[in-house]
Amino acid sequence: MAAIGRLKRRPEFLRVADARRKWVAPGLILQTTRQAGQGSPQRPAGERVENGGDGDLRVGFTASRKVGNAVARNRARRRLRAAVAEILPRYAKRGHDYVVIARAGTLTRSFDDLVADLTTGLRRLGVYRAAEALGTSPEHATERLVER
RNA sequence: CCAGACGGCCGGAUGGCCGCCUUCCGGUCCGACUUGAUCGAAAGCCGGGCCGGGGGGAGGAAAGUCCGGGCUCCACGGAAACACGGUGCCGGGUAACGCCCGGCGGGGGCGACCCCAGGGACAGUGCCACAGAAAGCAAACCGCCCCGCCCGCCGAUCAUCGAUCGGCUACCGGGGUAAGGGUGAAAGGGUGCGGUAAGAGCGCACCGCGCGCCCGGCGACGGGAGCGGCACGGUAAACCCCACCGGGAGCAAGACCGCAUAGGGGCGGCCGAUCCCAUGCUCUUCGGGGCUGAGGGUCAGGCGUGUUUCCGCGCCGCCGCCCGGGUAGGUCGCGCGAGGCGUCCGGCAACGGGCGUCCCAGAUGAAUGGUCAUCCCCGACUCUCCCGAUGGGAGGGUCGGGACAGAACCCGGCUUACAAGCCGUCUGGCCUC
RNA sequence: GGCCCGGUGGCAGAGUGGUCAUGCAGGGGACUGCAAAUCCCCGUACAUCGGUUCGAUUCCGGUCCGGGCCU
Repeated sequence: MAAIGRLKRRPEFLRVADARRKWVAPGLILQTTRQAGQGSPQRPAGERVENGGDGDLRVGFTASRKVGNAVARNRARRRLRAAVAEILPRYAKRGHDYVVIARAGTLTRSFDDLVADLTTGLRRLGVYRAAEALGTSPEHATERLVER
């Protein structure tokens, strides 16, 4: 997953939330916005700019105390991270930032439904991108992406 | 077999696919520096990316942050006194503890066993609401009893009213009492017998209490014989007294690097004494004098070091309020330690010692996992079979569930949460032999 | 992660070993032609579990919530 960057700082999360592009599913909430322009001054100093033509995609995760105690929050974040690792590199538009928020249903929903929530979220927000790789198996597609 | 007590262990297993963090090795690429030098090439070293391979990767509570330490910085010169906080039967263990072990005393249980902040109330002060006669010096009050006086009544004698004597008795006075007095958490030893005018440790027996003596024990304490006849209520998780312990803060400690802003601004208050003295004003008999006093020195002053005092130290125009600016960037601290396991020895035990062996998490929007399948356990429903049959057992199927909970500098404890299961020791009861 | 505070009616907010003030809100009544204002009356609470004490909101421990601070 070399292509996926990570949102870590609070201002980055607030910027995505201010864009107000949100999709609520039983298992998660998806927010997204276009990244600030390449090499723009808003980008924090020291943030390395990755090469890659039309930009990278970056993801952040949020699990608030409403989800549960520390064990429940960790588990919710891990499930979301696994679903994101399966979907976003192939189907999410680049040059965008994404924030995935855990809900109470994140823990009880089956993993297939969780993945389906994510893809419909991408479709609803208009950031779905058909996989250009022609590989038949997901592994092959991922490998090609990595090679690029 | 049933019921129970205590101590300990474990905290789902296996496999497939896809991942994360860290460390080591090899390869490859990139960058900085140094040597080298004709630009170069090359070598060394450092850092980073990718690929391949090997090793390691949450807990018994990682939790609450309630105690004790290590470690780091500040005060570290100290002292004394005063505070303040904590602990509190005895003896051990320990680096230390409010922890642990073994005892003692008290309480509970048929028992195994469990529970107890368990120093001091004759150093002092305070409090004990309501109720009650009285709540802390022990007396007053009601009541009981005796004596005196004597209103009155009754009886007897002398006998005309009346007098004398005896008995009972209201009021009053004097005295003896602490047995009794609807209370109350608590009432000045308790029960029984004797005793007395009524009573009372007034006397006796037992129990309790106190005092010193002897014996056992390191000690808390226990036992014995004796004496005193009882004087000494509770509360110290009320103040307090005694003994012992404690300097303050905490890894957001602290060190280095980088970035940014600034050596900030506004308002209010205080800006003292003295010495040196630039400058300016002024007087002048030209030697100098007076006033001013930027700046500097000393003292004072303020703040900090728990308070005060003494000296000492640091920061300084000071103090209060408000505004403004920057910041959760990186590296280190950061894991060989009061360490784990095994075994032997000492000890009732906690624990200590010797020997051998092992290296065993280091994340930082925070790794240690995600998913699928099979197995295991539990529950509900259902099918078949068996039996000593409104119940039980065996096998199969479907569905659901499998706890409490996530390291954040590290240890030793305590407390709290926790499904299911396993092991050992012991107690009581029932049945059979 | 560490340190430090606080839980009292629907809300705010005193109290402190002896049966918990006060204000606003709510309900009822009086006054009024009807209201407002005013007056009277009423209901409702010490976060929770233990311990000390005769007696606990208070004192002492343990939990559960809520809040603040760190350079």
